Amino acid sequence: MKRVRVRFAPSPTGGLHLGGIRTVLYNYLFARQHNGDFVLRIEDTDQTRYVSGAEEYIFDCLAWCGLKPDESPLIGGEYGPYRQSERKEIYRKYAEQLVADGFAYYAFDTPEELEKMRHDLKTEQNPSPQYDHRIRSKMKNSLTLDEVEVKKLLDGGTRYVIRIKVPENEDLSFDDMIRGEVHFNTSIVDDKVLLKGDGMPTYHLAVVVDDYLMKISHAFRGEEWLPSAPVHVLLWKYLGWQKHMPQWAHLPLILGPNGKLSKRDALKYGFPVFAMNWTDPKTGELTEGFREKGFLPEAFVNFLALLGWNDGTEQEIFAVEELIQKFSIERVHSGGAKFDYEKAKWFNHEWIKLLPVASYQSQVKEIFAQRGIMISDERDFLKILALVSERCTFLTDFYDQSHFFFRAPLQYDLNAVKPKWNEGKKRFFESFIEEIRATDIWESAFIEDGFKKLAMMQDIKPGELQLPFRIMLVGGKFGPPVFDIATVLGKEETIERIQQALAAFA
RNA sequence: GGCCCGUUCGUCUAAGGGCUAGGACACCACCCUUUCACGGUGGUGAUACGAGUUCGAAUCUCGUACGGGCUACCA
Repeated sequence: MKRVRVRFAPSPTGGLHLGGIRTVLYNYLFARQHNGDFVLRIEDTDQTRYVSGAEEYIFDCLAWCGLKPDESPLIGGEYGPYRQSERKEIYRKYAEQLVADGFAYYAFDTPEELEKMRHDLKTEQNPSPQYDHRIRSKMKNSLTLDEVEVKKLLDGGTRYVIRIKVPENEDLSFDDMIRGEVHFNTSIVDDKVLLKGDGMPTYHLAVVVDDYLMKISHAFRGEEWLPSAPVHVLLWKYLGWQKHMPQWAHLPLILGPNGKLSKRDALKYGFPVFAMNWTDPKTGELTEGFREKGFLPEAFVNFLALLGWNDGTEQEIFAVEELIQKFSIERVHSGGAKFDYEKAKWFNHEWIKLLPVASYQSQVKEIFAQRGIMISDERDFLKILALVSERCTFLTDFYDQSHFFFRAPLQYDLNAVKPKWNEGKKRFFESFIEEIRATDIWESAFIEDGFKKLAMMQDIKPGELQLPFRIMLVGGKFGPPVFDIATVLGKEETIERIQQALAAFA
């Protein structure tokens, strides 16, 4: 039985961005494929906890994408609690164990002292000096201080952190499922803080302890974690759990137009980077999400999965079930992928055409409601949606493409009619009204046939009458085939609109 | 600066030593359609550079360049 762990942290400003969701998605696909469990842990550190609603927001996003964890992280379960803040004592225990075993040490340096060290040692060649094996002997910690003094400081309640004691020159390597063997030398790794002054663990300690205790077998995370992987390997070793170390895969980054995709890019270039709308509770700033923009979750998941992965064929449209079947972590690219909004739109368009309109009608109904159109007749509504679906890229486009079915045009694109408008055409439409009044049949092909015959009889090319007819019915040069529109509108409404337009064209 | 990761059309990518380097998005043209789309046909467009290995390199090796990431008591 494999257990796949997914880890994510709401950033202090919240939001769940593309890279994060793709990581969750790959975890999910892998877990499902291997009949494993899909677990979330929550990193509600001091940095992130203040954001009220962030947890719920994340679950909502994942639910929208169809990525539900097997064990509710909020309730707990066999391996719970899942919230980092509720596991504080567990981490402390292991941190102390590391100190006792000589793999970590207490450090009493104040932030000011650290800053001074970094400032004093800063040179052009080394702009960011690290707390490492060269420096630790010059700092205030349990390696430099004698036992009595250390005890005094600890008993006296002096704020301290626990740092890992990274060996001076050791070659480390691990096998990455995407990149193969990755090598490091410990001489460039600094003595990372494991337990902070407030008693909370850093990511490094938490992730190792949790993965072990939660029996995680596979861990996928973003490439930005690659440089700290040696610290984690070391911890697995020092805690004596090396045999249980999960298999890692470091996913390539999703890039924006310049560098790692950011919320800034969303603002600057006008595309979403979050799954759903996110309002920063501190600033009140709203960042639009893919859902609200009018994306279907099917399309969202599809293009996200394909950003850095493909199955080796030319297939691009995949349903989740198909992704589960065909996904393979080994085929994930090692290079970062630039997010292409145009392509994302294409996926959405494809999915809108592909899915039966009934599967998203309620969302579209809501969009109409937001704009003041209440849908009463569901049957007609479905028909209308089907009529326009192929020209919609976003769910919101359904409004633009079909609002005229529910509201007669208030104004007309006169520029498109006027120049070629004349008495003959006016007479045509007058007689057309008479003709359709007299008939009982109301069906697209029949209307078209009658329309064209009448035009021929009056010696006008039918083509020249179609555009005016369209503008009469919808107000402009848009919408599905004009006789289909008339069919859906119904006889009475069609006559009324022609009459109204005739008056406006005069 | 150091370390790590990467580099095939503008973008996402296929091709794992052997065809004219294939597909998709975007763009352009034509066809269909007197709206807009959909659909169809075609087109522009790439192996970063330099060495090496080899009968043969996008593919393997090395160097250079470029891009990205990390370098916090953030994740």
